[in-house]
Amino acid sequence: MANRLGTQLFVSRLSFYTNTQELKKWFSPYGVVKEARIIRDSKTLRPKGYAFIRFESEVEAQKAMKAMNGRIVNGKLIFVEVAKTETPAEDAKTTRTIEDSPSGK
DNA sequence: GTTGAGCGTT
Repeated sequence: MANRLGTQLFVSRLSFYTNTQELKKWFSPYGVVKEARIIRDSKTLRPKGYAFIRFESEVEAQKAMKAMNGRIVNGKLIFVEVAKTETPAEDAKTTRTIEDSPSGK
């Protein structure tokens, strides 16, 4: 293993008017969004203001992170960062990207 | 046009 970057992005300070569809719309051009999840409260069902974006590859996740980090969405500044507590690699085939990149042979 | 640091819901 080389870089444990993670294919999931953590988006914070999101506007309460933003939905998962909009998130995918904002992150789709930078990579294939496998899943977009907005965190809500278990009781009030109100949006906590942050969400997780999962990409199919790490390179796309970082590209989208640098592209959407500190960007204005729905009139609100958002912060994009790699998720700390990401789900373990379920598919080692989809986690191959930078470390599995052909550097020579 | 809900409250604004954070790492998790259907």
